[in-house]
Amino acid sequence: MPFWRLATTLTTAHRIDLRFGTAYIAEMAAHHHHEHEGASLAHAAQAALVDAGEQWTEMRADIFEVLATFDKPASAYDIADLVSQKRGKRVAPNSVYRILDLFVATNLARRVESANAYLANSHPGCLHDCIFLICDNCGTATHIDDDKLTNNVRAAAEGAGFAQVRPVIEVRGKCADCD
Amino acid sequence: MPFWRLATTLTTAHRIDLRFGTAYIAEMAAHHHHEHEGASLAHAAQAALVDAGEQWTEMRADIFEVLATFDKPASAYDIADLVSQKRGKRVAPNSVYRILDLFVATNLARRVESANAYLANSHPGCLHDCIFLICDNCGTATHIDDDKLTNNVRAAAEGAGFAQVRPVIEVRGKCADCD
DNA sequence: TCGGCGCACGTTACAACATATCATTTGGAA
DNA sequence: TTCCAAATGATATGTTGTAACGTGCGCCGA
Repeated sequence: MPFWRLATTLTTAHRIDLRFGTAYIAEMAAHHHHEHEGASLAHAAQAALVDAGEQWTEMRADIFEVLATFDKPASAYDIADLVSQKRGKRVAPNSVYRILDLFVATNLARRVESANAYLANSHPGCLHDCIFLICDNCGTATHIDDDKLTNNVRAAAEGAGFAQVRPVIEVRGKCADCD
Repeated sequence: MPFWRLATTLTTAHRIDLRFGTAYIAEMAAHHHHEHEGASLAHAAQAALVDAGEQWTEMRADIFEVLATFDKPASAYDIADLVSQKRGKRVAPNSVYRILDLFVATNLARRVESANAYLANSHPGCLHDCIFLICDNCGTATHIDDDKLTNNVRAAAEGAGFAQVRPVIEVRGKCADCD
């Protein structure tokens, strides 16, 4: 896989405009979050996906549900295994990747680049550049939304002539529990 | 490979303390850089590696030289291929990984997480949290040093109870040339 | 009603990235 | 010289990610 993989390439129906401008992001800085969990989260995810003009299928529901049970970034293969169990029938990683790509494009999930793995977005429908904190010891991931900070990163990149900017901000370290 | 891979595991001789505290990093904010290139860069790299108590071998020199020719993040396999050519003898990826890990630990190179690839550090010996900008179209990487920004990221992570923090700050987008 | 189309998903194969384990070489210190 | 540690080699295997093509199903217009 080439280094430019992140350029999202989906079929026509999946081609969703991810180019949130700084101004747009800034607008969202003040809103408050519903940090969903469990059934509430699944419901919010369904709503967001349907809003985006996509279908909420059994397979997608199962994959989202499994993904949402993790508090660590989950690899596509982890998910494939669990979904296979859940369904009593092998689900190939390939299928999982397809759906994860869709989830990332529609903001239902995030890819954690430093872990080659995925996390459910606990507030789908809200657009943020998240900052992820991943513990090197226990793997647990938490996230921070700090729009001031992330907008500074965007601004720095735009100042260097970059456009259609998507920040990847992750912090590796030891969490409070493992410290 | 598990998600906590980033926890550097090297043999005794390679075990180098990477836990730069915020205060230490802050101290460096004012210094000015020599942005090395070519032979000058290789020389600076050699000096930095020897400073760290490591040997500057033929193999390491070759790998560094090849890595430094790239203006895009280079995968270990890319490097293995070119070094193999250069030496007229196959060099296995695993040897390259070993040396890249050493380079990363000693600050001669950086891993670009969102590309699963590596870049030579153009100012070895200077400790920074770099911000990388990687073009989704042409793959070219540039870097920004903005200690104010990166220290804010560190501070945010430390505020969340994280210790031994290592920020991963990368920005994907379209560079000025490809825009 | 039937044919064609689009979308979701399945199946298989393979490419790319990374590590584990043990063997061999080399150079310096006892 | 003998021994040891560090560096590298060789081989195998594990993990992550794509490509290419096939199947099933619902919808819609002729």
